[in-house]
Amino acid sequence: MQKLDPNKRSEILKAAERLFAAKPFHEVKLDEVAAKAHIGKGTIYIYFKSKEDLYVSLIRDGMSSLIVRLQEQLGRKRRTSEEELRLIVAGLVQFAAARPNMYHLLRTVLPKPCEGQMSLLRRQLVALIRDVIRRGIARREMQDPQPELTGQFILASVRGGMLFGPEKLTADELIEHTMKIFGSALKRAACHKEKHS
Amino acid sequence: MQKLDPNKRSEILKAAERLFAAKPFHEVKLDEVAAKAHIGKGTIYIYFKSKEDLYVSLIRDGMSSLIVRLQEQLGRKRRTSEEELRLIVAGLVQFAAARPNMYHLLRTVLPKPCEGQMSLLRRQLVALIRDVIRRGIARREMQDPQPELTGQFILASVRGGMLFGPEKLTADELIEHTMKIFGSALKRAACHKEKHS
Amino acid sequence: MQKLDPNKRSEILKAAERLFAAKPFHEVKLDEVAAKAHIGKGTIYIYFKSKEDLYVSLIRDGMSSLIVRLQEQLGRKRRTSEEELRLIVAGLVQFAAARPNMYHLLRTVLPKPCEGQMSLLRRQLVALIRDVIRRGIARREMQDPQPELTGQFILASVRGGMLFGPEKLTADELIEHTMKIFGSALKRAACHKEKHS
Amino acid sequence: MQKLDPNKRSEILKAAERLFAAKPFHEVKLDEVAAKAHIGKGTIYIYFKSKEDLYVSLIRDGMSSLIVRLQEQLGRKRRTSEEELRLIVAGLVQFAAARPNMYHLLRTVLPKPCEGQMSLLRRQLVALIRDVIRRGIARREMQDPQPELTGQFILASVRGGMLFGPEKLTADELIEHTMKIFGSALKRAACHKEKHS
DNA sequence: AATGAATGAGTGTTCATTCAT
DNA sequence: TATGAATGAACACTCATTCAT
Repeated sequence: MQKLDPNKRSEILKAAERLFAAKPFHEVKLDEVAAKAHIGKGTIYIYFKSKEDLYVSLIRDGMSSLIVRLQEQLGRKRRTSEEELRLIVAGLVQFAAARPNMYHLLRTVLPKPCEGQMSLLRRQLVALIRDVIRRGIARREMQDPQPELTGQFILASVRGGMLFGPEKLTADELIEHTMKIFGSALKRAACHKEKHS
Repeated sequence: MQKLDPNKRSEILKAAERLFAAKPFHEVKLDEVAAKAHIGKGTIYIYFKSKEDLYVSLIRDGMSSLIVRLQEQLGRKRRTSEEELRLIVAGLVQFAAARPNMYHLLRTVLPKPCEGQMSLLRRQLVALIRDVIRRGIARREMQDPQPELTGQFILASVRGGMLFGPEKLTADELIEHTMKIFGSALKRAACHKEKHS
Repeated sequence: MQKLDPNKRSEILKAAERLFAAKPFHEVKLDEVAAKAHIGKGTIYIYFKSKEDLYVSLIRDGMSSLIVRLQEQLGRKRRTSEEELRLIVAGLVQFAAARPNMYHLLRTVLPKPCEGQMSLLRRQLVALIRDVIRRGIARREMQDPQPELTGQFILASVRGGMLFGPEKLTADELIEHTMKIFGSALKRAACHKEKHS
Repeated sequence: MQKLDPNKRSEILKAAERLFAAKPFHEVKLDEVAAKAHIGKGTIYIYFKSKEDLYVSLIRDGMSSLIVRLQEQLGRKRRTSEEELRLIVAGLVQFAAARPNMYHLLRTVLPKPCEGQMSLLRRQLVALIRDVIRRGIARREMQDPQPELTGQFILASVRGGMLFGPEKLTADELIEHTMKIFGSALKRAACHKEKHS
């Protein structure tokens, strides 16, 4: 799938991203994509198997790079669990802010055969959060009977905030509020500890 | 748009709901809808202006009835803020569980002209939650600097849990976890108060 | 075909006439006709076999009544051939002027099965003119090697004048010019006769 | 709209001409046109905006070329006014005889937006005749108080003759009869002149 | 007789995909 | 490799006609 001029490939992806983010799948015409990418319509089929493949590649590429980046950052140095969580939340928000269409892309329903790939990526992202929480529990910094589900909540909340939050919500505010909610919910209740200590 | 046999209208909506929930907009054929509803294809156009109108009506009707139901329940009797919040969360989950396709419908991107209507409904739902939190703050049962955003978080989290949560997640578990996370995050920190007292 | 309330029948015809005159056959909807006639759509099918039948009846009725009227007028009293011709031309023009859509109707192509009926009526009309000319020739008031074709010319010319003539052309002007052209062309050349006498 | 292989465009027009001449607009299916032209149905939409556009192009092209040809022939050399008139009539008849469907096409009612274009062409054709008559009057070869209307008459008569004339009418007979009628009607009455000389 | 809701065959048009150049 | 003209399967939507009331 990765033939020839990778430059041209990303031209196409860039053009497609804007269009797919702006309208539903069936309203995006490959003619437009080709025009916006300044290439011939046939050329798309050299780099992508089909319209669907183009669409899925778009999302797959974006999420993959996000996951890789987060994994790198997490591995870099030691942090408290809350710091790690903040790192992930900030990564999600900044990623979405930098590629304002990414989340819009995810609104769309995917053709069934692709759901597998996408949910795999989503699961990887959730797993990243879940593992941070699990480590937090192991370190007795956090408590959470359902870390996986909490991962879904965090992902969904950031998405909800980005897509539907107040107009003038800044990235930092979104990060802060997410941390305030989930940070406090996950925090091992201090008073109890204090009581026992 | 509410002509004639409202029974037939429901038949169509019911058939459409199953189909739109199962596949993306452009993969649903009106022939199928007509067949599933046991009516002629042309009949759809008596009750709905277009395929798009059918689709939007589906979502609009569902969300409206949810909002109305929640408003009624909230008004019925006095409750603590947490009980009110639980009422809403339970309402969301039960609604989604009863109409398993509703949330799937909302995944799809809508044609732009409809976004307005939909985001209005979403805002109403969020406002319901926000007002519960505000009242909680006024009653000194809760604290939250961004009740509106928290509303978005709750909505998004329930949705995320329904759509992507663990296979065997029960409705009650989802309600409990949502309340655990958001309930504890919003609770006016007891230990601090105790400290001061 | 002539059932029941003949009043209702002509309501339908009247409504249909305006519509068929205003747009091509396939752009006229029976819904419109029914609405304009203030009757139910199904009622049309009580008075007419089909849309096509309605359309053809419209034209047939109009032309038949024109032919009958002209025949009556011609038979009423003795006239010179030119007076007879003028009678017909005036009849054509006045008929068209009184039912301004009639000629527009005739612009439209008819479904083949109807062509027979229509061309029969046209031929009757042409025959009327042809016979006037023939009688004129017999009376040595006219000369014309092709009276039938001349009949077609006259019919066509009046139609052309009505449909495409100058905006402010009056009925009388059209009659006069038609008579000027065809009257002089058909007139037995006076000078020659005089020469020989 | 004049893209690509103009050969293919002609193929389509040729196929369409036969079909539109044989039946009313709404009975001609684009599937037939494509089949007759030996091209894919979609190809029609590369060369024409719509069924309507195809139809109008057909007529527009034909009439334009007729007008151009007549203008050229008239300019070629000096002629008496009657010769010029005969040239036009012969041109009309031969044109129609060579493209036996052209006049049939014109029977149909056009969608309103196109009427403008068509009546423009008709007016050009009429203007051609009118100017010949006017020149004839200036040269004292002809007399006619309404040259424009006479132009309409001639056009209409030729059309009437072609469409509805006797079965076995030849092109030459039609030309001759048209000239006999209109030639004699327009001729500056010789006897009067002779009287005065 | 009159109605108008229901029907579904029929068709213009689109657009992802192909392939000759 | 790159192209864009050609394709034709696919589909939303229409509307003449029917028929239960």
